[in-house]
Amino acid sequence: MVSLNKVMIIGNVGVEPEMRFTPGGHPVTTFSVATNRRYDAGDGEKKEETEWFSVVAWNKLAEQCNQFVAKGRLVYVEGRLRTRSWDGPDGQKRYKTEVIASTVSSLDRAPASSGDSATVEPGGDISPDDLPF
Amino acid sequence: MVSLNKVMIIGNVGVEPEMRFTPGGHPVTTFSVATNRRYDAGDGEKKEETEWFSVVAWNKLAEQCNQFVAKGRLVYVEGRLRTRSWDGPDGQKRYKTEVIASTVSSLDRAPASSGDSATVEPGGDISPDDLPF
Amino acid sequence: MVSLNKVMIIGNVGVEPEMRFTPGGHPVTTFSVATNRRYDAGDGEKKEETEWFSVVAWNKLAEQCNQFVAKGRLVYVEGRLRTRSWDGPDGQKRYKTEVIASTVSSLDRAPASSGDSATVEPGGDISPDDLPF
Amino acid sequence: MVSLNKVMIIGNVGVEPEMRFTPGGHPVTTFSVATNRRYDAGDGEKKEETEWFSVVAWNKLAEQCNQFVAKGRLVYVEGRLRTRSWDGPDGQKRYKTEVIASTVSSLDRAPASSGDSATVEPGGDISPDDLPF
DNA sequence: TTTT
DNA sequence: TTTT
Repeated sequence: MVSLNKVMIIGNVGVEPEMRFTPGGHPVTTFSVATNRRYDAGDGEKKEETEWFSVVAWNKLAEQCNQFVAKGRLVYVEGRLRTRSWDGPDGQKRYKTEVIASTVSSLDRAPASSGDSATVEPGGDISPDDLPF
Repeated sequence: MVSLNKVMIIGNVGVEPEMRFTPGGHPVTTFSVATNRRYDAGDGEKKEETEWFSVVAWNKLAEQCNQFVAKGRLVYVEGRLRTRSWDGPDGQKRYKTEVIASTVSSLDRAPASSGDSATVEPGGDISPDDLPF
Repeated sequence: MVSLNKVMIIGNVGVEPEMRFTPGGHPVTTFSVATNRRYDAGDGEKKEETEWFSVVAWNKLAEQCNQFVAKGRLVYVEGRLRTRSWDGPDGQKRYKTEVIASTVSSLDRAPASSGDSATVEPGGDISPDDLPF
Repeated sequence: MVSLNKVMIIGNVGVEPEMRFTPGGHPVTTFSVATNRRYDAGDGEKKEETEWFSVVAWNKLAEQCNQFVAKGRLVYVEGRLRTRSWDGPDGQKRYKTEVIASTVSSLDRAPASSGDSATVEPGGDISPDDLPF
């Protein structure tokens, strides 16, 4: 028995990516990506809705994203969804859903650098014994 | 300029789907789907991790899902991600990320009913002026 | 029982799209899209391989593609695969595999026109009683 | 600049998979998968159309597919499309489009063996200097 | 809360 | 917080 957990987004990077390191020394790069959806609000009125994604890249992919991903760029991101939960100060559960990237590519025609696409190496999207933040 | 917001999951339905109606009378069906990921925790040890998705279907798709989706079934769900936010009792923002379904299909060989797959009609994944819960 | 037949490509349009009409009067737009793959040929040598796709859009989508798709543009195409076969002059079967588009979007930042993305209407990807060429 | 070439199918395996070896000793497993599409032929009449895919798995993935893929099983296949061409006996070009698999999973609840899903290792979907048939 |  |  098997399952599939796949997310694919194309959107604009909202912030400069940030690379940090876990206590165990694994690089983690995070950045946000905005997708926009236009829809017809019943009465023929056009509306636009922005959806923000938190993207997380680990290990080698983290280092590569830190090179070519930049605020304002159009990117393709493929990965899986992961929802983390923790207890808030009030004892209530909080949730954050993120995209754990396996592929990140620039879709801009003039890349900032030569490398404009990167794919995770096997196991590269996990940091098993070692949490980022 | 354009963007893509696509999620594809294959997993097991965790609860009986629940169909409700918005104040404006639109049907909304929600159910959860579990995907499982096996990975190698560095030391050759196999681990398994379950990821739960909240799936939301609107309008005609909601009615169809309410027929053939059932607890324990294996389903394919395609849709887009949407994160809702609201203010918690402590004034802090809370977030919930859901899959707004556009296609839901049963992957079990013996469907409970004749219809075992449904796709959204255009605009069928939104309820513009009318929030569910 | 259910199945999935999905293709997603991002690539450059190789020719100006061509819109024709079936005998029954349905518009059909066809164009080709190139994707490029870089890979490591064993010995550390980098190779590049181009894959060409034949994209077919029907009906309203055909008309929209005919507007904003243009040679050289970067596009996202989502659809299903269909392989047609016919008998060659020597009596041997010939095959052609095409992408029947359901969504086509421009990924260039400066669109030629205002509309730069289009999605099929339901049933819009078929012309049941009426073959194109 | 970057591109995407992705196919995702869910369907039934039409034949027992066949594993062969290239002259260079690389294992290659091929099998066919049928997807079914139901559509409304204008006049309310329901039609069904079967689409057959040729799936090719290389190297380690080939060996794994040879274990758990079997005729009649429901499988999920993810990969890229590749069209090969050659000259027919009449000097005319012939084409064959195949899915080069990167992931193959069984969707049947009772797998024939313990392993019921496999993903390509990096570079595992190519055999650069060495053609299969 | 599913499934193996 | 992006982009149009």
